[in-house]
Amino acid sequence: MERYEPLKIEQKWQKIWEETKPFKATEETGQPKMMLAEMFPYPSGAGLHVGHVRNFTIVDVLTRFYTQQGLNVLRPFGYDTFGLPAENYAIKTGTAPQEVTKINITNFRKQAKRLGYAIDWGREINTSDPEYYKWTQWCFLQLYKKGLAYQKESYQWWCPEDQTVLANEQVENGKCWRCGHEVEKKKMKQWFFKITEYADELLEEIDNLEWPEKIKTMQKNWIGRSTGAEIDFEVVGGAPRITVFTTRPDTIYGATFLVVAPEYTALDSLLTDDTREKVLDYKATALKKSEIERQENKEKTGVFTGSYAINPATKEKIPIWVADYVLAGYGTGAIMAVPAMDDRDHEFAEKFDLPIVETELCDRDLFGTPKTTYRMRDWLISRQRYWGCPIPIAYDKDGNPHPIPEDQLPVLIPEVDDYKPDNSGRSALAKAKDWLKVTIDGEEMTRETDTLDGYACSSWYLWRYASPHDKDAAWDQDAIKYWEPVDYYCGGDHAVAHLLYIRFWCKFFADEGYLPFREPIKRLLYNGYINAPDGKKMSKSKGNVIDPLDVINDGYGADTLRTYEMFIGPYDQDAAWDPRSVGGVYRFLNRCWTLAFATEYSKEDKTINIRHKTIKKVTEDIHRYNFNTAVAALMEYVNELYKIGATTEDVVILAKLLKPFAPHLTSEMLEKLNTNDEWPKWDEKYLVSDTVEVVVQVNGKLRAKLSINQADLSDEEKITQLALSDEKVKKYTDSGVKKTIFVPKAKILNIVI
RNA sequence: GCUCGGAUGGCGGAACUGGUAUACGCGUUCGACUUAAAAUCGAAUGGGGAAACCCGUGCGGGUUCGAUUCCCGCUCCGAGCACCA
Repeated sequence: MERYEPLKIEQKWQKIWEETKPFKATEETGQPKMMLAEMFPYPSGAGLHVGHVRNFTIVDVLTRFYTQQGLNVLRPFGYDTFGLPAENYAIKTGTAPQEVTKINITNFRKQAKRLGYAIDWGREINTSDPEYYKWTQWCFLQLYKKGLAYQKESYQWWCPEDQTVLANEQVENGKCWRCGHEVEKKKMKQWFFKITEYADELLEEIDNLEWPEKIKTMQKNWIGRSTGAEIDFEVVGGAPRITVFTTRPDTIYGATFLVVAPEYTALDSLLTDDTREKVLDYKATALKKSEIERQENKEKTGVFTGSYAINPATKEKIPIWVADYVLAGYGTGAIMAVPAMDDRDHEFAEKFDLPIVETELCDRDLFGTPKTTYRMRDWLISRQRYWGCPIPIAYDKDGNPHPIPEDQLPVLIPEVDDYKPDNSGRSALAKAKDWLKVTIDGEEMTRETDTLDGYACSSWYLWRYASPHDKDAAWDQDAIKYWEPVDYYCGGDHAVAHLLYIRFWCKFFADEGYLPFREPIKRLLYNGYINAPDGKKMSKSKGNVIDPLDVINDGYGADTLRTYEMFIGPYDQDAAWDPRSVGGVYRFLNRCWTLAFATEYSKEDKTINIRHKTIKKVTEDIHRYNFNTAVAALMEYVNELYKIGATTEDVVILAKLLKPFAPHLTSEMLEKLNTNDEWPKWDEKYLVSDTVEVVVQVNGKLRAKLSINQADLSDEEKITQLALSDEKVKKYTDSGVKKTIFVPKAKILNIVI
């Protein structure tokens, strides 16, 4: 008798799939289409980790499920390769990031193939490939042409360690998301994408998406729309008037002072000779103050500017203060303080002994003009780093920006000897002296040395999948129309950043006529993390990392690894790795193997009911993404087949239903049984049995069980009589029966005494 | 502080619109096979009790014939946001 040898079987089928390319997708069939993708990985030197496996396997289960149901399925794959790890490695070792990336991709591809994924490998994409980033630059130029990519001098988060600017969402607890160094504010001229232009649509269309509520709420909060009014305050002495934003214009009678942010543009005009030094000193301190300090110490600080404004409602003279509890980037950077209504203003007034006046509310529209503001800021895309997509811009001798003509794309990343950024505020691209020079329309110009935030590269890759080798366009109109929007997108990160940016680009390119839809992702599955057996996050330093390739090579094989990660718990919850449960799943697959290859098939079909029940359960569970209970149902089925005896049909059905999870083993089974993998259907008539069990409760507590003919289930009187004459029930009904309630659907009879 | 999740045996987790709580897996115990072990197969397994029974889904109330599920009020844990006027 042969034993189940996963590694042997898996090698065999992976070779067959490599040669016959069964997962190659084309637009030419008449069946409905289905496109699925995971958030493409950053191919790190460490290779695949168990989190990737969970993410990719969810997509693979759905891919194979829908393929077996006859849909025309596309499941592509790609690599998000720009970024700091490859660049930092280059700085340390002198190895070009291009080289490291190539090695890492090769390793990633090899590992993904060992998991048996149903990927159309002909559609691989890589964001740092010039063939790809040529079109990232093209996308940039389209946004630039419409004024949605623009430059602005402003205070930005700066990481002194990585020597680069960071976007708001790349600052975590006041620290750089990559190196963990404390960030600071620095005034610089930077590139932005005007995502705020689409704030309303991004907000309003969230409700129509089949996305997890958690993500939808996070995006809504991130956009943070609030409605209020802008109110002008005249400044005594003729300085420019101050416009404030407030959500409570009706409280204006209680506004006893104004506060402007330290970065407020017209701050200088408010200062007097007496206050100038003190205020500028305060401003300098506030700007230096790290985000950490601000968070740990929310004690109000501030100084009087020396100027007064006139409250348009009370006509009173009120002082103008500067304080860092007012944020420059929100509203107008200035507020009217109503200490009687607002806790923060109250705290400030108490501390600095400013008047607190109780106020009657007035009409909201009396003194201001209605205004809507957003917490979301424009997307900062400049990075002073080498390993990114060069921004296709050049400057003339007066410093004015000009787009690089589209026929000169791609702007290739130049080769340099030293990848290290410096504190000049320019990337290592500035070291490529020859590359810097460019001629546009006969004029000598200097190239932009900033590169694009990696999120720009991932903001359109789902569309590249439709025509990955297109030389004439970023994406082919017909292919896009056929395959997209993406039906299922799966990942466990980037709830606001990437998933908001890709929606923004989609709306922009729809407006430009390049896309026939306004939302790129129909359904989003947001999977949980897999933690170490000790429940903690896996990390190299803690030494608790589980390597998926080790699990395979230890003899369990890819099918066990895949099936285990689907069985580990609900896909959207975090889970802890349990090495012993892996063994349990292996035993289950071993039993499947035994049923197919080492058991005499039963001639008598005693399992038809459970067979149909299992088909229904597994089908519905996969539709609901309840992968863990789908596997549990298959385990139950196998346990029953061991007890009762399996027919050939049972083993066929088992193999078909298990194939999305364990494709190698089941391909072997189906080959032996000489049958296809077409998804089976259940017949409702086999789901009902001749006799059913009716539960008898007394006051809601289970007291007896009756076996009733299916036909009698509608006869309430008969069932009630049977129940009341039951010995066990009689013990409780001596004192009389008040009423009985029979629920046929639940097959339950409750006797109330 | 605000928003959103979550709490079920020794452990991970089931229970679809209120209807037999603990499916499935792990662990544990016993048995079969074996010279022995592993592997495999079978049985038992929420707590208390000799039993009849009683108690059990974080805590306290409520609605209901019936609540893990719905409502009100808490506690604890996790995630995200965080001086957004």
